[in-house]
Amino acid sequence: MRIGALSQRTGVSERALRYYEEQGLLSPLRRPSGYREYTDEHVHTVRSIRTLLAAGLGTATIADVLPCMVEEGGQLAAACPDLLVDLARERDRITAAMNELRAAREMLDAIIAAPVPPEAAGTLDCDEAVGTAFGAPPVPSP
Amino acid sequence: MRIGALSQRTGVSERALRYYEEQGLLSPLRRPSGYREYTDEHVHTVRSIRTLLAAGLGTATIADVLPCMVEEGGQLAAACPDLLVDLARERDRITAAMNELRAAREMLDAIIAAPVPPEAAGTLDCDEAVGTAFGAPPVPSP
DNA sequence: GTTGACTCTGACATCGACGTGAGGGTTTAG
DNA sequence: CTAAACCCTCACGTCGATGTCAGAGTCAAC
Repeated sequence: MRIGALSQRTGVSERALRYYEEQGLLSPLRRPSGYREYTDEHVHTVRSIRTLLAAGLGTATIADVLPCMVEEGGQLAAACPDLLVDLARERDRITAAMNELRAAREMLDAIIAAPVPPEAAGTLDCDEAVGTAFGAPPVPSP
Repeated sequence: MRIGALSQRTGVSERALRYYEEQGLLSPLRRPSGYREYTDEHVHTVRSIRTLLAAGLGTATIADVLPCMVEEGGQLAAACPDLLVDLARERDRITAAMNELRAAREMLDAIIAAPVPPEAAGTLDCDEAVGTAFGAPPVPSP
């Protein structure tokens, strides 16, 4: 199939698919005309790429791990010990990111739940004209 | 105090402090020379900004909510109902981001824990020469 | 063969919170 | 008074995964 069909089947833009190839993540055959020719296998590869991108891995890392991936019933599996180290590191990174988000959310929750001190209740600029409290509007009139 | 002192007291770079002002988050007085003059209050404001930034809010959102914030014993509180709506929306956004990360981490965990199919054990390019499995090197010789 | 849909390769634009450096005034300690 | 330290305003650079546009070639149906 050509790039448009792959784009439709994966929901990934053609631009992104070309970008993946540029980054060494995807290597379609080429017709004599230069058109990219993809196989059904590439559909799975693209899904793997999206999965890893969603996991927060960069294309460079994905380029490292992708050759070591093998599909098993829709499930990616790591075929190399070195890869496991990388994946574990990424996993830790994700965990750390989650902890940061959790802390941030708790902060927000605390703000939301905090009682408003009575002496400040009427002194604040709570109108819909937000942002004018500083004197200079962030968006000047066009 | 001047910007260097505020930077030291908050641990925020001078560049960032000027950026916050540019975004309407901070409005120090100006000396005749043009030097910014900050008060102790600004120290708290900067802390609030960092808190909200750490929570994943953008400067535009912070510019909206900051005029409605009040400090109470080191704890930020929302003084406007409208603000609560915004904060709740941000909270939901953070929760969604956490869920994405959780899903991504579970995928990584599954990959890590997945058994390596025997028939694929020796067929993959697990050497340090990564990226050559596709036939075309991502960086062509110049 | 012709039209219209599809594809190609560049290459510049985007977003966000700053980093960094140039070129030039200001403050302050000695 | 002078030198060092501090501060000012531009303004461009960063990172990463795309969006978008231009100009040109290709494929499929009629």
